[in-house]
Amino acid sequence: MQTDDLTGDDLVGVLATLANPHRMRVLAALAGGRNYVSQLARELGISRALLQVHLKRLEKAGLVSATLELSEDGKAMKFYEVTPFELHLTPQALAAAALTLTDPNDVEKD
Amino acid sequence: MQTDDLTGDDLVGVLATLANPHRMRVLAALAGGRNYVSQLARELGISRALLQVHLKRLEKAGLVSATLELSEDGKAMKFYEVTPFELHLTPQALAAAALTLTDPNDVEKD
DNA sequence: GGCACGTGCAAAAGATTATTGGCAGGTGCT
DNA sequence: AGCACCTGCCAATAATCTTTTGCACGTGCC
Repeated sequence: MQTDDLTGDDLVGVLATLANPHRMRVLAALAGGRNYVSQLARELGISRALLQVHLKRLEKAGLVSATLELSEDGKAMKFYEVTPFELHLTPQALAAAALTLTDPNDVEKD
Repeated sequence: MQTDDLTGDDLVGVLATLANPHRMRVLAALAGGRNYVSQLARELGISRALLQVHLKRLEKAGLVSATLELSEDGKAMKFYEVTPFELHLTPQALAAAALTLTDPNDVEKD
């Protein structure tokens, strides 16, 4: 994942996702290796519910990916890992991204 | 300005600032050259009040800087220009930044 | 059955952002 | 004086994000 293969809107989404202390810590933790939800929650010292919300946001932004696995003793465990990415942000890169932003005047609701 | 001379908290602030379509357009416009508030508002097609708020946020994040100047005919005009920056975001860079995040358990209110 | 693990989801409350509209001030020109 | 520019700020609303609490479901083991 790279700066210029994202649309302006997607880039905004990714940046918004990164701009949160919890999610930054989650990403940091996963950068050290894959992990499953409950364990990750314990390591970060936050509730599982809260972590889930953040993980979903990270996943939607494409920054992490999940795999549901069965442990040896038969428990369903969801492992997350970081998607490698490399965003290079400069005024020029942002100017280019801005060109592909959705015009607020023709946004359609579902 | 670079990724690793920011604290984790500052980085979160910068990312949050960038993660907005209006601000991205403002930055894009200023990347093409300095400009003053009213003119910029006209070019972007947004209200001056709204632009001001976004410019302040950009300035607080250190992404733009302002200069108050007097035009030839005596009018006070505030010119903004982009601060050159180059943020390189990777899982590793974020992991490093996460180490300097403020612990939510010892935040003090004013 | 009762625990100790794992998962998921959703409603509600709290906190923060985004946006508008109005009003203040200033200059110079006719 | 009245108009056309420039600036700044604030109060109120609307919209969005964050966090908690509680419930549901599953497994294996004593």
